[in-house]
Amino acid sequence: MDSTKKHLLIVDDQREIRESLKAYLVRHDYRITLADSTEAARAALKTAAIDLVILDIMMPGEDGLSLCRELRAQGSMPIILLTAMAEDTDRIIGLEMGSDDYITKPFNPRELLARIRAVLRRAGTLPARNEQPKTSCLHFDKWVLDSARRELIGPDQVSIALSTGEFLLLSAFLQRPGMVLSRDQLLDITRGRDAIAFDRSVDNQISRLRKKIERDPKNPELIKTHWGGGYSFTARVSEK
Amino acid sequence: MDSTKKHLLIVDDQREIRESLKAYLVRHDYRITLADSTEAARAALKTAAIDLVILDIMMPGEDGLSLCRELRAQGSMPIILLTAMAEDTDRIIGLEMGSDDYITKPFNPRELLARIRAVLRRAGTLPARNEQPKTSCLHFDKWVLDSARRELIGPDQVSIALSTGEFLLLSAFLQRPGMVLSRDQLLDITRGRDAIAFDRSVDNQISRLRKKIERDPKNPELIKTHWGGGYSFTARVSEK
DNA sequence: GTCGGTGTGATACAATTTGTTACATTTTTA
DNA sequence: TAAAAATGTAACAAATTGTATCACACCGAC
Repeated sequence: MDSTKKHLLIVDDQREIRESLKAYLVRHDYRITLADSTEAARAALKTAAIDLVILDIMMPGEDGLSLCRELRAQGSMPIILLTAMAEDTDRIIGLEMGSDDYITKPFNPRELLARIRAVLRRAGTLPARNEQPKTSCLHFDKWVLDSARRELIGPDQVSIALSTGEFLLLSAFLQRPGMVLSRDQLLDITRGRDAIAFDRSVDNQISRLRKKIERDPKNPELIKTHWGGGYSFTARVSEK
Repeated sequence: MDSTKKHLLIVDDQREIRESLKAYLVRHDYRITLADSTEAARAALKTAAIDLVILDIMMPGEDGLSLCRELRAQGSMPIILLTAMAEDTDRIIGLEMGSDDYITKPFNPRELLARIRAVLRRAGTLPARNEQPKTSCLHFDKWVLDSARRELIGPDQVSIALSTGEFLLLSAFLQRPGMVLSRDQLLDITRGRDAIAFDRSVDNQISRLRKKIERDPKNPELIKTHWGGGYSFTARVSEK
């Protein structure tokens, strides 16, 4: 799937809210994960790379605020957008500045969407946020693949534009250096589980990618063909 | 570290508030010093060059307001932003308040940030974008943009009226000639970090601006579109 | 109220990316 | 060596995605 999609975690104890929010935001092209409690949220945060948390402060059991504080305390990265009933707003009185914004319920979806965008944009342009995925930059040969910027920088410091598919394909290789990947596997990776396409489409993608990164596309050195098996990436890869 | 970072002093008796405020503002690239009382604040003001004081008016012991008055009386420079519970707000009003602005608790982090920026900017301490024009006239092609008068003069010496938004947009381009600016960046620049708007609005602004400055708006020569990336200004720009 | 400026949705359009076919080429196998 | 199987890639078609701009609604200033 498209890895540029922002991944939101919605934490709310009311099923209806979760579901309708999800439905709405999915239509607007976000990846959504749901959690009905702070514990579920914690679990989700561990297993997935969440970009933004939409967190209800009023929940039975453990309260949203404490999770918010906790995340901040441990210097976690995701952006936090609190939601609260207007009446409960005073509870933020200790002013929970751990969040990046808050919005009072009931809110209209459009405003929420706008807030999400604003807050993500702000974070995106902010150089200061000390996160940066450890795996943001992958080096091979004299190339650098900057996953964050979706950009490939060549030996001569020239940046090469990659299409989404090419980017995903190359990433797949770099994350599994030396491993032989079948066409089916590559299809899964680049086009998602239930992609409908024939093998030759992978061949083509490979061909296109080779044209961009191989010194001599006719005699590929980086992406090797395994006859009857698939392809593998041969250069040494290092994270940085 | 970065000496251009603004240095804020947070004065509040509640530890939680101090800490969460600090956490939040640090993330937004400010240097922070904390004080839990007016005495501590006075000490901090002596030893560090504080740009702005965020001062709680309601504190046990000596009150924030008196410190505020005192600072003003001695003609001290730091800008002061008062914080107060909504109920205590009357105390400020009517009072000859030496502060530059105030905000009532509980406040939205976004709003506080906006106030801080506004107040710093107003005080002229903000170095404004990439060095604001010492020279207020920017030339490109046969055009002149007079920043001081917010006026655009065309090749035929006719002056073209620009709306505020159009002016900011054009300025943004002229200050970064050749640079590709994404819609998000342009939103930041022309509408501020916290703008709530969608990409289409940038498109429209561009479209409107093109109609005013391009010879043939259908085949723009000055403002170039970078597919999937944003826009850039291509003409050579000179200050004069 | 009117007015200018701006944000939004719809629609039309343009560019890019990807899937497919077709055919050349390479590799394997008999 | 010839036939069969698998791969490479050009070229086109289809799908996807990004952009331009219109019309209209809204908002704040007057």
